[in-house]
Amino acid sequence: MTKISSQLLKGTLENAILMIIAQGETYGYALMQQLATAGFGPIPEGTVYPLLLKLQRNGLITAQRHASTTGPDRKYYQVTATGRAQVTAFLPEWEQLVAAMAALIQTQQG
Amino acid sequence: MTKISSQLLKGTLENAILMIIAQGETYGYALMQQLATAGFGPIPEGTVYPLLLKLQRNGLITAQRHASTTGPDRKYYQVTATGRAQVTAFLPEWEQLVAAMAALIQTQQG
DNA sequence: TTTTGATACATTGCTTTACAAAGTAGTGGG
DNA sequence: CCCACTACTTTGTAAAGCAATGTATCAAAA
Repeated sequence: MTKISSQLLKGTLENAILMIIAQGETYGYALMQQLATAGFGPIPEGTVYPLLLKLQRNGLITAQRHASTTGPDRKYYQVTATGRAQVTAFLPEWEQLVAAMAALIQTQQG
Repeated sequence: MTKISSQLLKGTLENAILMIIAQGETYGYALMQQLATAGFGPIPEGTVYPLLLKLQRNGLITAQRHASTTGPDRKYYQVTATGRAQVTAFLPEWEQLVAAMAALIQTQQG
């Protein structure tokens, strides 16, 4: 589970987070662990929390604060229709990039 | 052959360019067309030329100017050992990201 | 009881990267 | 002679990941 370069994550991370929240509502701290488990490596607080705030401002996710019996309040997020639409628009772009890279990599080894 | 978001290209484009030059020496203007043909969409001059200068400064590629009978001089590039080493280091990182995304995408459709 | 560590979130500023815009210059066709 | 295509450079901008720092809650250890 190596760390992925921050440049590589640009653009991808935002959509990865939207997809994880779409699996079921979650909060920032848990999301960081879910990202690590999913294979994105350790994503620091300084990345995740500002990103979530931005997504909320832009209407891609909604949030509610709920108390926790085991610690500070948690801010739970859900994906909006706009958020789902963005992911839908993102996926073919991602597939195109992956396909282009796969073809290039093939020529390097052959 | 849609245009890929600039954010998605970050980190990837540099290594894609190194891999294309590794296929055979080329120059900036031709490289732009090779990128388009390879499926990366249209990459503008303002991206390609500064990137090539940076790669040269960092010792990942070398360059020589040669005259052209059909237009201005061309600057031909070749990948150095350092450049090849960077690509080698990049590839597993890229594969990890692709794998993590593939798994996420799978859960979205299932 | 004090302190440590894990949990949980926000804010500020830095660095890197793709890109737009503008400029320079060579060649050839209408 | 002008225009389009070729070919490269330079300057400045926007966006994204992240380090650093601060705040605050709760539980276990000292």
